[in-house]
Amino acid sequence: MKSEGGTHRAVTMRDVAQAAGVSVSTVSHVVNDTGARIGAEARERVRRAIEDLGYRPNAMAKNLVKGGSRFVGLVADAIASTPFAGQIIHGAQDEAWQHGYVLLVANTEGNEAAEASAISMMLEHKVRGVLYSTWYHRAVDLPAGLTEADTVLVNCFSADGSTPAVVPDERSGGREAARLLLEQGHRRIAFLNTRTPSPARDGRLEGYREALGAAGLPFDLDLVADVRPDQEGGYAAVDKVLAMRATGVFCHNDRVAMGLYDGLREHGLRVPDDLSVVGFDNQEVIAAHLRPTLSTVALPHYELGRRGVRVLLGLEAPEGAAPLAVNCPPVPRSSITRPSES
Amino acid sequence: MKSEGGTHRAVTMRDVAQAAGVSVSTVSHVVNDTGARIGAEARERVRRAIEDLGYRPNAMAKNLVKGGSRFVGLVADAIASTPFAGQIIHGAQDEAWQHGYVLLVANTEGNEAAEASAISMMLEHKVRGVLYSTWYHRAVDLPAGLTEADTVLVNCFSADGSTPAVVPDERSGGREAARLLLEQGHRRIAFLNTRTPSPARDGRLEGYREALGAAGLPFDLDLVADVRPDQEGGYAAVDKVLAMRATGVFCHNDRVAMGLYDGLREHGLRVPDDLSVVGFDNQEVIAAHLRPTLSTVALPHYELGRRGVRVLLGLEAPEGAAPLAVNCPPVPRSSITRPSES
DNA sequence: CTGAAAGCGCTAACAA
DNA sequence: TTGTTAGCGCTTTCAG
Repeated sequence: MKSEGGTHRAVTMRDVAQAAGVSVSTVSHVVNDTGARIGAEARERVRRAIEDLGYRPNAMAKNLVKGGSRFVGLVADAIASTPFAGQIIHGAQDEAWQHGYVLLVANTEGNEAAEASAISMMLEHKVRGVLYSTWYHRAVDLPAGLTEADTVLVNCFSADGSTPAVVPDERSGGREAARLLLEQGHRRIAFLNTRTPSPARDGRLEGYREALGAAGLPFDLDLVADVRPDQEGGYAAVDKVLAMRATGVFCHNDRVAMGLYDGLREHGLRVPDDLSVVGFDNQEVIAAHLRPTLSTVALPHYELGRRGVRVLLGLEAPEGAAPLAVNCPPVPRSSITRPSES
Repeated sequence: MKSEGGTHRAVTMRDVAQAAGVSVSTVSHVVNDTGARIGAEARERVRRAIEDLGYRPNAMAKNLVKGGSRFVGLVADAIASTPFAGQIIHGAQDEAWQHGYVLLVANTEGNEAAEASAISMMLEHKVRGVLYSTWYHRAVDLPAGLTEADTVLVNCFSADGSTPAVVPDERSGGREAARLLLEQGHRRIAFLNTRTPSPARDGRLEGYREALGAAGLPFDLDLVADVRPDQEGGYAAVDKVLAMRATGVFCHNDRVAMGLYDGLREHGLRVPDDLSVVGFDNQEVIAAHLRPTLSTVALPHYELGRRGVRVLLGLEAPEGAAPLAVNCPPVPRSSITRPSES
C-alpha cells in the first residue's frame, strides 16, 4: 500500500503544461495524438514533462467531457458458484478491451437487491451498455433498470425476443455429441437427458435425433431416459442404461457422465471398452481428469462473452428476433472406442 | 438493446432543477440527502421531477469533483481457468459494495501486456486501490504500475513483505486436515504432499506435523510422499500409500484425492472402509460429488477477497510485515470413518 | 503551430 | 431555506 496520505495532489494536465511551458490544450493534443500539428520541440518538452511528473490522464474527466464512458457492464448471476461465468467474463473482457472498453463486473449470486443495485450503479456510470448473463441457458425477464440501457443477454434470452441475446447452439451441440459416437461406428446410442425442462434439454434431444436421422438411424424412444442432471443421476441410471443394450451413451452433461462412470465401475464394467460415453459442457475439472478422460462437447462460454460485447457494440447482430446461436464444439478424449460387437 | 440513437441528451441535474423550479444545488442536496434543511414542499417537487424525468446522477461528474472514484480494482491472473477466482471476486465485491465501492475487474490470464494495460487503466480511473490476486498461493513481484496505487496482494505476497497481503493459513489448514483423521481415531496417517515447492507444500506439512505432535504422535517421514498435485499423482500413488499401511490419508488437494479414489477402486479397496481420505481445497465440483463425498479443508477464497478489500480500505491491517493469514475451515463429509484395526 | 476560453454534470462554500 | 458561483481535469472550437 502506498503511504501518501492524500497529501500530494495528483499531477494534472495543467502541471504538465506548466512544466513544459505550453498550454493545456497543447498537452491534450500530444497526449491524445490528435491530428493537430504540434512543433517537434514542444511535443518533446511535453513528453518529458509527462515522464518526469509521472502524469496519468484522468479517465473520469475525459469521460465527462466526452459525454459517455468506456465501460461495458457485466451482470452475472453466478461468478462464484461455477467455473462457467469466468469464461464469459474472460471472453467479454478480451473483446471489450480490444475496442478500448473496460469491464465493470457485478456478481449478484441470484440476489435481486444486489442485482438492482448493480444495475443502477452501472447506469450511473453511464456504461456503454450491459451484458446480462446467467450461468445456465434459460429464459429470463429483463430486470427493470436495464430497459434504460443498451442490453444484450448472454447465455439467456427474453421470452418475447425483445432483447438481443447470444446463447449456445444446443441443437448443434447435441448433434456433435451423437456424432462423436456415430463416427466410431456406434448404432445403438442411449441418451441420458436431464429431466429439467430447459433449452438444453430440448435442443440436445433434437440434435441427437437429427444426428441419428442423418446417419440413417431411427429415433428410438426406449433409448432415451430422463435423469437428474448430476453425478447422482448418472450413477442411478446404470441399470437403465445397461438394460438398453446400447454401446454408447450420450450424457446430458459431464457430471452425469461422471456418475455413470462410478456406477459402471461398480458393475465391473469399463469405459470405453464395455461402454462408450460422451458428456456435455466440457467442465475441465471433470472431463479432462476422469479415468478415462471424457469425450464431450464444449459449452462456448468464452465465445458467448465475446460475441455478447460484439453485438453490444454493434459489430454484429443476431438475425431477426432469434438469439445468436454459438456453436458447441466437440472435444474428443478417451471415453469412446469402436463398439466391440459391431 | 435500447434504440435511442444517442438523440436524447441524458437528463441532468439542471433539467431536474428547472422542472422543479429550484436551483441545482437544492437538487444536489435532496439527491445526496445532505444535512441541508430543504423545505418539505421543495423537496417533494424535486423528488417528483426526478421521478418524472427519470433522472440518474452522473457518477463520473460526481467523482470528478470529489477528486476520487469509488472504484476498487481487482487484477486476477485466472478468472477463467479456475473456479477459485470467482470466489475471490465475490468476496471482494460483497465487501466493496458494502462500503459504497464498485469492483473493476481485469482478467489477465497470465498475460503481462494485459496486466500492464489493466493496471494503467485502473490508475487512470483513479481507483481507490487495487487488489492483485493469483489463483494459487505464491510469492509475486509487484507489477510496476502498482507502486503508484494503494495495493493489497490477495492469495499471494511479496517476498520482501513490502506490500500488505492476505493469504490462506496453510499451516492451520494442514492441522485441520490431520485433525479430521485424528479425531476419528486414526494413528497412522499418510500425507500425499505436492512435489511443487510452495507455501502450500510447506505450510500444510508443518500443520500436519503440529497436529500429530499435539496428539502425541511422532512425525514419521516414511508416511509422507511427494506426488504430482493432480488426479494422476493421486492415482499413481496408491501402491505407495498401501505400502505405508496407513489407515488414513491426507491428500495435498482434492484432485489428488480424486485420483487416489480411482486407484483404490482398481485395487478393490473402498473409501472410507478400507482407507479414510481427506483432501484440501474444497473444490465443490469434485469434493461434494465424489463417491463417497470427500471430507476436505476449504481454501477461504471468498474470505480472502473480502479481507483484501478490508485491508485496502484500512478497516483492518496485517500485523507487521507478515501477510494476514486467513483460516482454512474443515469440511467434513463422508470419506472418513474410524479405523477398523484400531 | 499554439493558446484562450467555454463548458461536460456535479459539489460545496458562500451569499442572500 | 435556497440560490450563486467557483471550480474538478479535460476536450474542443476558435482566434491568433
